[in-house]
Amino acid sequence: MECRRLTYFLAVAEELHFGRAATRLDMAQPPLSRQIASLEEDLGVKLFDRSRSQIRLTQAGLVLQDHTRQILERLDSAFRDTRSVGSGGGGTYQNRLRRIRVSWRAANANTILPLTLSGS
Amino acid sequence: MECRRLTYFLAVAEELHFGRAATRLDMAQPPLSRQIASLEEDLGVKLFDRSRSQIRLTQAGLVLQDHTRQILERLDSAFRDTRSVGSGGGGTYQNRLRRIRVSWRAANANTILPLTLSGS
DNA sequence: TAAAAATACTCCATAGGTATTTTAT
DNA sequence: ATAAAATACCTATGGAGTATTTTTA
Repeated sequence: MECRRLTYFLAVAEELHFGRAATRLDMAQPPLSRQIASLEEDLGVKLFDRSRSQIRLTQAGLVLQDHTRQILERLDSAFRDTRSVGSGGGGTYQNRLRRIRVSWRAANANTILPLTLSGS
Repeated sequence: MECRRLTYFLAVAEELHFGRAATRLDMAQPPLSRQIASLEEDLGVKLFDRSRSQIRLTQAGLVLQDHTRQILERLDSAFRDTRSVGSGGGGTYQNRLRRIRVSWRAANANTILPLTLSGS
């Protein structure tokens, strides 16, 4: 799996419009459509309902959107943390780890549970 | 960022040997070395200490390894969950969401905090 | 009929393989 | 001297662009 595809998927899921999503991603619409189709094929699942004029996320699409947001956030903090340790941002090793834990908590504050929509 | 690189990185971090990691990944050693070098370049940080006969993770490498494990696990459950919803695994929508939450909790049971090594 | 997504095709970037060199013990 | 990683070089897979067709409202 390539993370680029997740970025593409998230853009389409938010715009609900391939053309606008492509513009936002600074790419053309056809390759974006193909990547989403390829992702759907890999998963064996439709992520968007294209039968109407307005595109909609399927249930599977909603689940993936939820996971994807958190994965991409996590990826982002992974890089920030790795860079900040690597460039020896000052202080002791213990303090650097402490700062990293703090930033990790901040990045994941809203990551307690996905799919809070159900009331079971 | 490409997730493939994270898989590569994790294999090397676990084997601490480019040759064995490449075998495990079913690829040749040179492209693996290049991908790791390219990852280090992107991050602006050395992930491995190659100055000794036995390769070692740098501090930055340890941080990235920690994040990477969890990101890849998360990616895995994202796909499982998306597939299981998509293929309409039986039961009501609410019950399917409930099962997904349960599997999510299981996959993330050890994901409370990274870097628990420090005692601050 | 108009707006948007899908397809056809072409091209290029980059990932991967093989052969070889460098390095370190 | 040997084992392992790095480099050089080549090939090929697949990602992206343009032009066009299909679809649906």
